[in-house]
Amino acid sequence: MKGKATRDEGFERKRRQILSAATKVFAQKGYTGTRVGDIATEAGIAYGLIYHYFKNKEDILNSLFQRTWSVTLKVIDEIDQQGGSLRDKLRSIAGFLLEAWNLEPDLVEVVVVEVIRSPKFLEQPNLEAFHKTFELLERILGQHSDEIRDGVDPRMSAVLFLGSMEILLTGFVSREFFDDTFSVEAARDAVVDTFLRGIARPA
Amino acid sequence: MKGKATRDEGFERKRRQILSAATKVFAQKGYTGTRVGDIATEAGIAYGLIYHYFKNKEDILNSLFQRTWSVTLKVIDEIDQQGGSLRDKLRSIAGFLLEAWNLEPDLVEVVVVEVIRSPKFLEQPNLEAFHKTFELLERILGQHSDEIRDGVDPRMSAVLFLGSMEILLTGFVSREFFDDTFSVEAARDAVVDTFLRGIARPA
DNA sequence: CCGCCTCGATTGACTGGTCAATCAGTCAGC
DNA sequence: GCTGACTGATTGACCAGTCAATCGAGGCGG
Repeated sequence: MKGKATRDEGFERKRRQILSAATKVFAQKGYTGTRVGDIATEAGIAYGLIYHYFKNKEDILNSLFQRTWSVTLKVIDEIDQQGGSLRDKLRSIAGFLLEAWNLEPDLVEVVVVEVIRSPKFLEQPNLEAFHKTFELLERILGQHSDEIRDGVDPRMSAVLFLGSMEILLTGFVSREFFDDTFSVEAARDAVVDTFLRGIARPA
Repeated sequence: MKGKATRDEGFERKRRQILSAATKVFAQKGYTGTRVGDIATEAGIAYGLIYHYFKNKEDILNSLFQRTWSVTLKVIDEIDQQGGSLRDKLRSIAGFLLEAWNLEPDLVEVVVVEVIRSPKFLEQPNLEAFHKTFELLERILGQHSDEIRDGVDPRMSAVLFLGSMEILLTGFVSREFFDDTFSVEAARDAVVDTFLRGIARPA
């Protein structure tokens, strides 16, 4: 019992170690540009051991994404549960996504650049994660229909909001869209304000 | 003189032929998934001849993108020159980008999925094309500052508008974001309306 | 307490398959 | 006979994934 649990813990710990090393190397060289050996070196383990913990190279990237995105979905759901106005919720969601860039730049870079903004993402099943996010957002918008103009399509709005977040994160990651004076907070306020006025029911 | 022109014309014609074949194959199998031989077969020419007309495989994709994007920039500039309200201009720009999907789905798919939404795009020099677009849009927004709320940052707005267009095109290309009832026209009106209300100066 | 056994963890050299790119040569028009 | 279009077999680099061998902790019987 105890031994089993400990063994599993060790297994999980090593997986995290590899994932962490992979995040760093992927961010540095890109997914295609990193060899499996690079990950092993960064993690301080032997080449072959990677295949003891992951099915293959792609499995590493997928695990990275799935773990990250499930947290994202959970946070968005919690923000929704917490209540408040639509503005509060959108501010929190945008704040969370953009703040992640401050806290874990490598992870955000890999998730955004190597997974979401990557041709193969448009194929199953990672796209499923995006769908879930659309639906979650759509649901939130639906709950606040009294704050939203008639005739605004919730699905379209969800897509536009997420698209805005994606392009902002892309801008931060590439460090090429905005000059240095642009803060995460300024970006968050700008998206939320622009988007919300865009769909808000006139007073 | 004449001979030279004819030779160049022939050269250019064959380049187009290869580009056209490449567009079709890239759209079908993705850039990574297509072998140079696939392009040659589709174009009905020998493998090696590809290298007579293009430096390498990547050069084909770049040429495809550069040609397409230079047209896009030109059209946006012309729309601006034509005058009208900010709404008119944004409607025309969004209409052009989305209409392209109706006219040339393969080309749009390749440009969006294989170039713009692709990790290597975030490196020079294709990103330069994006910058030019931001600046063009920023300039247009600047000219219509009387129609826009104070405190709205034109650069941020340009990025958000282009980001919205990108996610919409991605949605159409992947055929997964929206159900079939969503038309290009509906999408165009929704983006422009939402975005414009978002940044508009209150009446 | 000791030797031995088991089994998962660990190692890294090696292999197999994939293609992009080359190149030596042919062909056709001028 | 010169020039540039054209051919496609060959090559060379790259790298993911395999595998046979070793290690070491924990358990068990004597």
